[in-house]
Amino acid sequence: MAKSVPLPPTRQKPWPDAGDPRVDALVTDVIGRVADKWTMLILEALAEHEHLRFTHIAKLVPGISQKMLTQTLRQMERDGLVDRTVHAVIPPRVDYRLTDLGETLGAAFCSVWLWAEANLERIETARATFDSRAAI
Amino acid sequence: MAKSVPLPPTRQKPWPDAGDPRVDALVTDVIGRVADKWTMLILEALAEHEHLRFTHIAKLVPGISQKMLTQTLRQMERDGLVDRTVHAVIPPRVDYRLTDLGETLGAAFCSVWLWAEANLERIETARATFDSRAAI
DNA sequence: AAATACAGTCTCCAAAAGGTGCGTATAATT
DNA sequence: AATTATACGCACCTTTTGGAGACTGTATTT
Repeated sequence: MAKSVPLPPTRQKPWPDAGDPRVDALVTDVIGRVADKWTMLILEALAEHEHLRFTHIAKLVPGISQKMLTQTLRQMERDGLVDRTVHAVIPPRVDYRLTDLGETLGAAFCSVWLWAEANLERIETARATFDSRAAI
Repeated sequence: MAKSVPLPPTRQKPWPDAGDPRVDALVTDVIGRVADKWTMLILEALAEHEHLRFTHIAKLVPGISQKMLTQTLRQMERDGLVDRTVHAVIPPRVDYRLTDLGETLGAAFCSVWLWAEANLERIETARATFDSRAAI
């Protein structure tokens, strides 16, 4: 199929400089850990609710298993995204909240979230077109 | 460590409305596919270079295997993020470029990329602190 | 005549992700 | 006295992901 819109031949890159390869590698690594389904969903839950306990997050993130919740929270804590506060009571009570760093990441991901929300239909349409074409 | 900046007690959620659960599910699904390491890296390569051939992308995305490159490009094509143009020549020549949709996603992810770049050190520090504390 | 380049596909195998269920400690509840 | 609630850790198992390498087809190059 011919391309419908002839894009201008020269285009400016909207990306930050891909200068230092070491920095690139580190950024890639960080992205790899942070651009994760569960991380994003937990991030959203915490961004919405300020502070939450373990089981409450589990309810807000449908489909997550205890294991994944614990694992992801630990990782986020290690990366300095969430703050974990253990109250020495029985039954145990642990509060989670975003750190400043976590909040800024939430803000950054917000644009992606909005993008997904705004372009849902376009994606669905594109998929349908692609699939029907592939089926021929 | 105590938090340095005391955040205001009431906080507005910076997130889009989590209204419709069906929309939420779809958004989550889209996010899950799009927030992928290889997708992000290929997206970056294409955002920087306008149009690229298969082997060229492979060189720009270090560590990617042929299989993953093919697979991810197909997926991105299916989702309407990239445009694949086959030139009927021998040896074969295939050009990839971002669609408008792909470009907007690139722009959205740009903030995450910048965040990662800007906060690399804070993350490393947080990890070091966490690990040293865990080792005790 | 053999090698090379391109853009893959296909098969086999290893590694990682992720789910399920069980165990733990203890105070309050029934 | 047994049950419940909480926040996990641990072991086992399945599913998914992803890498390595061989194979394809043809025109150009050596």
